Amino acid sequence: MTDLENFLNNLDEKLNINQLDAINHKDGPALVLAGAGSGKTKVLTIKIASLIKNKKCGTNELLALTFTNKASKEMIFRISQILSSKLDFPWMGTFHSISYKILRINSELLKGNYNSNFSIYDPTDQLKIIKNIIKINDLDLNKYEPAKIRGKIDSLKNSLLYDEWEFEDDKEEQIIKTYQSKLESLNAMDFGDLILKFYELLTINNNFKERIQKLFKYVFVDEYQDTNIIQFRLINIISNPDKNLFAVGDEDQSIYGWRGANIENILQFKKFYPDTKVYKLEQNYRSTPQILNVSNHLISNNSERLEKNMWTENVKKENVKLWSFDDDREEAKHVAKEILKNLNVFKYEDIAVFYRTNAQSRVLEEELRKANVKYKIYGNISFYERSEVKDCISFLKFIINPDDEMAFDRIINLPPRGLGKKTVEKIKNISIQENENHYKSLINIIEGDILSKKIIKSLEVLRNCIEDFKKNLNEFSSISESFEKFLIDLGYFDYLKDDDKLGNVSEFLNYIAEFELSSETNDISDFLNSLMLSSSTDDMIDSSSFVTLMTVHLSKGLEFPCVYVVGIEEGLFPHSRSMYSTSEIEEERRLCYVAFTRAISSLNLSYCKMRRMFGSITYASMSQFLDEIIECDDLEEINVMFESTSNERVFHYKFGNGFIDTNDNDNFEDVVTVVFDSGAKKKVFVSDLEEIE
DNA sequence: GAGAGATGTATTTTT
DNA sequence: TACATCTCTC
Repeated sequence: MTDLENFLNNLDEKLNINQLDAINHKDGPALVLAGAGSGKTKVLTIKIASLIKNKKCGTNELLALTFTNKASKEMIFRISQILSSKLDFPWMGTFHSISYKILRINSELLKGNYNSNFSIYDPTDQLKIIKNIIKINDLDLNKYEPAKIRGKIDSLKNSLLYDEWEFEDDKEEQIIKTYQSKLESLNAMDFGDLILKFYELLTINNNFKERIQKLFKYVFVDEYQDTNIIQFRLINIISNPDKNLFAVGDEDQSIYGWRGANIENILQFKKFYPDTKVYKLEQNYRSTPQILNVSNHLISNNSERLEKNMWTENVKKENVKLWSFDDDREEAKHVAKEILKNLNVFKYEDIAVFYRTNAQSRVLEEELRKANVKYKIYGNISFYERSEVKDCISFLKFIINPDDEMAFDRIINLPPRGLGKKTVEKIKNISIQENENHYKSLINIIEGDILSKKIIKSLEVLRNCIEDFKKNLNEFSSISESFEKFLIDLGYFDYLKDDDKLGNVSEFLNYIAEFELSSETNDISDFLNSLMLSSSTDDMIDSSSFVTLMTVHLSKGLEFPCVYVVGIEEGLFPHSRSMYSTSEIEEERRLCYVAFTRAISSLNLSYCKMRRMFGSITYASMSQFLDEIIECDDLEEINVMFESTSNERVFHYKFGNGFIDTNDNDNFEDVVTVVFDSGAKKKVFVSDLEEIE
């Protein structure tokens, strides 16, 4: 018996023949096509565990790239469980966090002004810098829209090396190149840079490349269908020359095309790696046959696919339900009511509500709160995007990276201490003249007695607080305590006043304290960047008791016994912005497929005829995706029965006689709900109604 | 220079 | 609607 067979025989977990095949894969490139709920994490973790167990490689010689931090944490946990020992996998993580780690260690190899304390700029920071450049160069903000330029920068970074970039015109080139050199001078990188700079290093520094190639004996990539071109090229270099690349993915779940993900990476895998062994996991262990059947039906309308047929041995339960409503308010009310009704079958944490756009969460939130349903919304504004938390982050960023002008701008007059726009410009100019970082110039100004007494006095406050912070940090080495004292001394708490904001700051301090407990480095830079690179689902706790609300995008990789997918309307899902090309429609369909396949035993779909969007009313019809599945035997259409709640008789020129429904207390202006004698319940304009005696 | 209030404008998905 | 930016007043 081989080591591997021996290892597998002693496992508690049962594996099917295809899963076994994939795990038995010897060296060389492998592509595992793992459909939704087919046990891909099981295959990945057992595969990795067997390599470690049989001493094929060490835990630090294995690169495993996941889509979220949560996924990598879970993998590490499960591998440790299989091998019954707590293991550390330093190179298991998201593309961004692994690239960050590599760049930080090798920062001296980077071109330009970079050092290991570089800052990471988020999309908001990007936009600010771009706007500023356009203004300074006196260009038309309408012709060169900052958001579009940012999109262009991101897509360039997702696909090409810096010197391969091409531009629309000279002005665009000027803006983008200025942006790039600005980031370099500020010792800062955006998300795209993190991966592109790692890749660039591999292409220009042979020594570095060989070191990396030697370090990683095996390369694993999860969610391969959502890798972009640069990630593909990066993986390709790293997994050479042995090509021990083990990629796991599902082309039907590729939903990040708009972010540069290139579905061809998985569709053409065999072309790129001719020796590839392909393994297919087609048995679904998650969902009922009804849910799977409806999902299969839907996705079969796509053409950008590999051949794959999902099936299940699970027992039949309830049919997939399709509800229709007059408007989003009713839909939300219904979801709240159903959740309460189902609490004898499902617990709060078993239930999830998915929607296409973040804006849809508002009505749901209101109705769930009214109905006393406990819920948690993921995504939307993430914690670190709140202004007071951004303030705190900027203080820390500026302290460790005094080149960071974004952070400097934010905190130089915070809390307000009499420094205006003009003064700040002066300080920056001095910094440029002296060719020093902003903090050094600030000290030079104080010591050299340049600028007015008033200004120097207020600069001194900031400097003293920063110096005290550094001193405290050295003495007590507690970031959270030193930082709290810093904020008190600076008068930041007094300035905030607002209880919610103060609460958020103290939560931020707790975050730091937690980080200090769990990390051995105790490094502020590491803390800040782990915060920037974390996703909203990373700290999801399975056992906490509330209903989960999130966009379909965020739901990838998760599963829930009971799922509601709301707002499946033409123009919303598929979204109106993606209705111009078949390939974009196909991505929307995959998105819908992802939503459906999260469900374990109960799947509830719904759409509305009318929806409130940005204050005005829009009308919509059932999504084409619903058209595609409506004939399915496992789908059940349900009509909500209405009862009128008033005696006010009215006549409508088109719909005839009916009663006004006063149950619906949140009618729009000029619009009222009427239950007509035909049984239909409709929202109509008051001006179209006549009172009947 | 600070803060309140008015005005205007853009609204997909996110590491 | 909601958020950023501009304008006005103190």
